[in-house]
Amino acid sequence: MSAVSERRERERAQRHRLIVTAARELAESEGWDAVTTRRLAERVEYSQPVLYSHFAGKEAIVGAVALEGFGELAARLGGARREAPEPGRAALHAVCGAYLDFAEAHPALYQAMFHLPNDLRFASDETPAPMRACFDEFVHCFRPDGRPELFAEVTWSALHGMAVLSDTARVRREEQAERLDLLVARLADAP
Amino acid sequence: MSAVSERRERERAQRHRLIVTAARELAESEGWDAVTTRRLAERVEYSQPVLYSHFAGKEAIVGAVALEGFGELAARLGGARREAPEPGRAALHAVCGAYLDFAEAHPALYQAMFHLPNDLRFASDETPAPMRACFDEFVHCFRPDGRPELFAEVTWSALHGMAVLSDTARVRREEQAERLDLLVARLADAP
DNA sequence: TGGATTGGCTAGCGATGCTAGGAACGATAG
DNA sequence: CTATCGTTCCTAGCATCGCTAGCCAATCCA
Repeated sequence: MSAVSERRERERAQRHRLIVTAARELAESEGWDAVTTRRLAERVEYSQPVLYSHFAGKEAIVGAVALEGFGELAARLGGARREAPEPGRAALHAVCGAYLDFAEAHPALYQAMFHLPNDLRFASDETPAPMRACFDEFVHCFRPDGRPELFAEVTWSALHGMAVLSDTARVRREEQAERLDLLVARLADAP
Repeated sequence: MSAVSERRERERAQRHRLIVTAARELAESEGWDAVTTRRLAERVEYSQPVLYSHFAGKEAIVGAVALEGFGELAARLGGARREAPEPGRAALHAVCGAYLDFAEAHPALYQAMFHLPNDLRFASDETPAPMRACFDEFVHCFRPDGRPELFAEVTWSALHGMAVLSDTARVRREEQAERLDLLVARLADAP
């Protein structure tokens, strides 16, 4: 491969990143409704069709943002668990708290990950690594005897429900900490 | 008011119902993406603008379907709880099972209630009665000492998370019963 | 029977996601 | 240095979306 085409590929990768970050910023500042292909193209200072030379469609762009979100979430959860590395109540509380904080701090990102139609596939062999990493953080909060995966699924479900019901004002946000404490108290391995 | 205008008002109310049920049927058979104002108008054999003489917009139509869903869900949860009228584990298991069954049996309806943009407002004074009724069914599964509302919120959150993660294939559906058992075992008042 | 009112329709607006087709650019061979 | 060839990217447009303006006809009251 020539140096020229290497440079071009590098530039292409840069533009790929530019599109993803522009979509994310636009969604975070004005909501996903504002992320139209036209506005996104204007933002990256290219015409509309170049988006389609990088992504199969809008769903793929949302998927790329969502994948970025899963990476950051995995990092946050991992950081929280390193504060309490042993399975048990403290670990679970730290990880669950980090999860809810993330969802509340990055609502647009969270929507891309769970609400919006995107092209990510779950619970299959080709599940992207960052998503598995998120799940594994929950798994490691429970002792390997017992059934850590089952507990992790229930934990994740409950947190997701709390996050989305809180985001859409179906439950009061002020009491989120109490709900978190209750959930952890009931699900965590002792101690 | 004359008999003539009474008849017209009756016919209007009929057409109102017709629109809501047509929207629901279309969503259940082909998904909400297929529910466009044009297809809906064609289905009820009127032109597009008549929809807007009944509803403020598409969100209001979705909201009407969602409200219908909350009514049916409240009935299902109430029926389940009447099988085990005392607060406790049996009541909670029955109600939670009915909730998950409902979400799995009526995915389009469930989407209208929780996923899609609609014009229903929650956690406020004007929360529609069927929605309060759903919540109250969870509350009554817990003893009035303790904190039944808090437990109800966590329960509902967990169920919602399980329903949506299962619907979008983020967790395996086959293990839903195990998750349900675990959730109930951990949250229910003894016995 | 004539004039006002109401109700529904046709037609169209702006915006959406996405695509075809050609223009202009840059790399390479003579 | 020039001519050719690919590639890249833009202009323009399609079908469809939610929604609305404005007219036409049927209906109601005098």
